[in-house]
Amino acid sequence: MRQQNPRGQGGKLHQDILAAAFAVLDENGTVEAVKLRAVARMAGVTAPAIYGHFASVDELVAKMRDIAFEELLATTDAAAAGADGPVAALLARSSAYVELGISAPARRRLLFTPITDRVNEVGLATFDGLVDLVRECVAAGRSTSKDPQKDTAHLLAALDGLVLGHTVLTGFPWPPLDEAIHDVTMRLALID
Amino acid sequence: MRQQNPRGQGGKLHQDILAAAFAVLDENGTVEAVKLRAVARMAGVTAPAIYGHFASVDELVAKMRDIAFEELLATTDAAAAGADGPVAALLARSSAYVELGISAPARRRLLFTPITDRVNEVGLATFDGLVDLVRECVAAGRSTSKDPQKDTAHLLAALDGLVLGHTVLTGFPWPPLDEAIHDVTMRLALID
DNA sequence: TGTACATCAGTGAACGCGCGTTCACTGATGTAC
DNA sequence: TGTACATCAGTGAACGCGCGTTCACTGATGTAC
Repeated sequence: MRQQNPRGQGGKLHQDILAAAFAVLDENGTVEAVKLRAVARMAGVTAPAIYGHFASVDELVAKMRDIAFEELLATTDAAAAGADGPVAALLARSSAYVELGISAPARRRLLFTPITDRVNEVGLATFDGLVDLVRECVAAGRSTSKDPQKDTAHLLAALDGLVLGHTVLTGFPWPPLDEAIHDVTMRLALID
Repeated sequence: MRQQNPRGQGGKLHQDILAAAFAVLDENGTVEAVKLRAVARMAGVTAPAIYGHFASVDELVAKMRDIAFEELLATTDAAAAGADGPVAALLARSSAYVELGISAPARRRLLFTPITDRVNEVGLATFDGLVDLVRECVAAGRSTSKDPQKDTAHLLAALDGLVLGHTVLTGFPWPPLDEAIHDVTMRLALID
């Protein structure tokens, strides 16, 4: 089948397995489709070979989830980096969040797969970044929020709802996405 | 196993199968868990017996989905029935929608399971009811919405997001749900 | 009122399939002498 | 420089299981005469 990796390079297959698992996820759209044998097939490897790198499918999926969260944080950070002022940064972050979610629905669903009861720290970091931006908007006199933590939680939920709607109720007559992101962000963060 | 139904009463098992399917859904939490054999087991019946009533699991799930939508519409209608004025009615509807979603997460996920490409008519009816309420709020001078259709779509998405968050990110420090419903509804429907 | 028969609801055995997991193994690569 | 050996990465066969689906069947219920 596969050309076996040289000695120290077991890590090569480790990466290949993760890539194959994401490919399976993206192709099938559901976390449930990420089966050990399906991943092995995708990686061009025998099923038992997985065990050399992951103790179980759950461990593999948990790892995928961490990666997806880091990807999310990196993408939204990058989007907000060049923004001019906190309002623009908040809008850019919202926009990136929603668009990434819609463009990769399976990965987003992965983020919402409870693996353990602990809340993912990177996910919390994303949230904290948003809260800080809302606080900056308040400081700049652009938002009248009296409780940025609360209002940001509402915003985050609403953005998730937009992603969910556009992902799963594709037949619904949704208004243009950019208007939705703008309106929802401005209104829930109490800007202007 | 099961006492067989009298002649004209094949419909009895038909109902039992649906009830069993919902029981399986609620117990396991995912639509994927609704397997033909699991449903048969839950109904106290042999697997092939299902075929007398449903051509396939997909047909069974489609039927469950229709029922769940009707349940949703009935519940939100009932909640809004006694309300005093359009604003109160809108809030009651929002509240009922979110609370039903959170209390029965598996059924709500079922609503968002695309079976065919057609949009469920009962789902659309629920949406139209919300739009009408927002229009009434505008007529009553309580909402400044210039595009009730659009603003209601945002509201619906945001409410779904609240449900999703409370269902799936249970470890997250969500603000009190009643405040969330109130704030989101008032702000997205541009009331007051 | 009795009896033969058709219908109907559901059973039970069997099939092929993909799954997760185990186990002994193979064959290439590096290391010690 | 050559050779024996340990290690390592991955294979291939096998297992038991639950799945969807088929098929011939059983036994109770209603109907015709």
